[in-house]
Amino acid sequence: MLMDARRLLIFREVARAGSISAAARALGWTQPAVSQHLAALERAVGVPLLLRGPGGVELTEPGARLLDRADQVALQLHLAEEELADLTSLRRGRARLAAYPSAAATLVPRAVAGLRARHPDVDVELTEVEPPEALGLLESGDVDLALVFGYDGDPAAGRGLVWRPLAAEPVALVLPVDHPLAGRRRIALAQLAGEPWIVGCARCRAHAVALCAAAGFAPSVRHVSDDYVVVQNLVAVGLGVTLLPHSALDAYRHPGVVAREQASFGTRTYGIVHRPGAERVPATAALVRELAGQGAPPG
Amino acid sequence: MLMDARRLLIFREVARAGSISAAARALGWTQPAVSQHLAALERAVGVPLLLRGPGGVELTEPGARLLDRADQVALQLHLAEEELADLTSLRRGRARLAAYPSAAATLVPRAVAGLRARHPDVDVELTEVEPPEALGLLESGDVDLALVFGYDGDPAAGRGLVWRPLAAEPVALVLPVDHPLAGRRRIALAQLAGEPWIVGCARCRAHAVALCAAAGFAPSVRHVSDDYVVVQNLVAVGLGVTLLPHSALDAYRHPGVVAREQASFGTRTYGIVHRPGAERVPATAALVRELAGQGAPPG
DNA sequence: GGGCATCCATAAGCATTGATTATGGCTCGC
DNA sequence: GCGAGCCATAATCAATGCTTATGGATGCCC
Repeated sequence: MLMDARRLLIFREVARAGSISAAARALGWTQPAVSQHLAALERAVGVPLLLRGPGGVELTEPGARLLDRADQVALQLHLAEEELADLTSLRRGRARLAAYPSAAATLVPRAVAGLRARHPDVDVELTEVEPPEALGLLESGDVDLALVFGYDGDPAAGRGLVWRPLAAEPVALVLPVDHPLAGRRRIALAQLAGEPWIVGCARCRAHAVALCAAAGFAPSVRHVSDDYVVVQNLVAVGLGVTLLPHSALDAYRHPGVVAREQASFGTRTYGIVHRPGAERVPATAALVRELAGQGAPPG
Repeated sequence: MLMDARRLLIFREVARAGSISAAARALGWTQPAVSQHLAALERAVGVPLLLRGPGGVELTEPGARLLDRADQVALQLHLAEEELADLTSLRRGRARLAAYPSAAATLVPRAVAGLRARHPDVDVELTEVEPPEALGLLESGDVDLALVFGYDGDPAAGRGLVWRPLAAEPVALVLPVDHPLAGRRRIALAQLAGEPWIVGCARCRAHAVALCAAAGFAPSVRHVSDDYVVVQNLVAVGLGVTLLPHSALDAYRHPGVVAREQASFGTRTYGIVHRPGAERVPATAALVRELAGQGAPPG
């Protein structure tokens, strides 16, 4: 086992002070306390480290060597404290974020810009992935935060992760501008039972299918794409209809489509997932605050 | 005050083992012991250092930074132990010796050669000075050992130093070869009352004067020199008589002088003086053993 | 899907560590 | 020679720190 570092630092203090009594005063202790620590240290190393004389102590050769190491240890401890203080006060740091595409296009850039403005040396590393992969990255420790969405419930349930919902966004029905129903005030999904449907990721598809089932039909899924630009282009040229969340239409809006938001189309909830405890890491916490739209620390 | 280095090393062990339980096993402790230390460390630094999950722990960014420092601290402690082991086992080291001239010419070279043969990387630094200055160097911390002599009693008495006599050497009366008394079997000092006398250092002079006084006369001191070569040359050409210790005649013997050792001329004791505790410093102890003529460690 | 193994945290008990006060030896300076 | 510095040692007591005991949570396996 390694030498007792505490006693090593006490020894260093004695060497610096020039006497055991002076070191004790500097440490706010009594003289015997320091004396006993030194005796224990010398017993442990098996060699006299300092020669006691009236008027103080003087280092032996082994003592002088050990003092060099003690200085190094003290330096490292000091550096450790400084580094931690830097990280705590956000003078530096890093937060790794996985986000889904439409968020990466809208919410994330704003949050990152806000964080950079407040803390220029806190770096954000963004990975754009769909929610399931984001959770995988989180579990493997490759990212600190995952910005994900779910149509209902907790998208990270049962995975040992923490889910913090941020907001619910409406889901819109997307039709070509020249669609017969494009001008109607209210649209019933059942009216689109005969249309070809375009769906995105597995969860979006499940949501669409569930909505249609509730409306009494099974949609005919003709095209599949995660890309909200691709999907809107397909809709615009009349290849089908689709459902898209508000943020996807916020990030990009094809002029050839119309979007109708109705409560009956449901909502999509997005939020942050992280490993328990990660929210207390300063850089991570700061990014969470930015994403939640409250850049300044609460309180 | 600095961070608790002990807990830092426990944290390091946890990071290395991958889990608190594994670290506890490695340390021969129970899991709660390590858990509590980590909790205390995190409380002290104010930042989570690792995220607990089933299957073990994972470092946060602050934890990763702190681990680097912990490694440095452990390295320094390890190096400290190695260096001390080197010094203890005489794989390296240094002993600073102050010795008076005739010893420096005879006893010391043999001792240094012996030490070097046994421990090639233990360095001896020799300073040739007369005993009083040697004690001064000892007190000021400039040497570890002083090889000194005295005509009676402890030459370092009352100075807070340790006196270890090594041997008593006879004192010889030194006459020119052509002196009328040169052939006599026994010589009484009183017979030399009319001769010019040559004396050396203050203590040697005091010894000579005391001897002459005991013989009933006050010597006429004509020449003063510490240098036993100079003194013998003066005697050889008939400029006076003198008293010299055996070692001075052993180091150099002028053909033009005769030396008579008699109990009545007294003895000169030489030995080692050191600060209390210094005899336990390995390099110093080894040199003491060599000087005492017992190169191998006792026992 | 329920039981089991493993992870971690917390609480309470107790032994050791580590501080204290008290005392004594030693050297130096007045 | 006496007082004021050093330092070491012994004895006492409190706090630290390790223990056992327990509970919550996750993941694996049949």
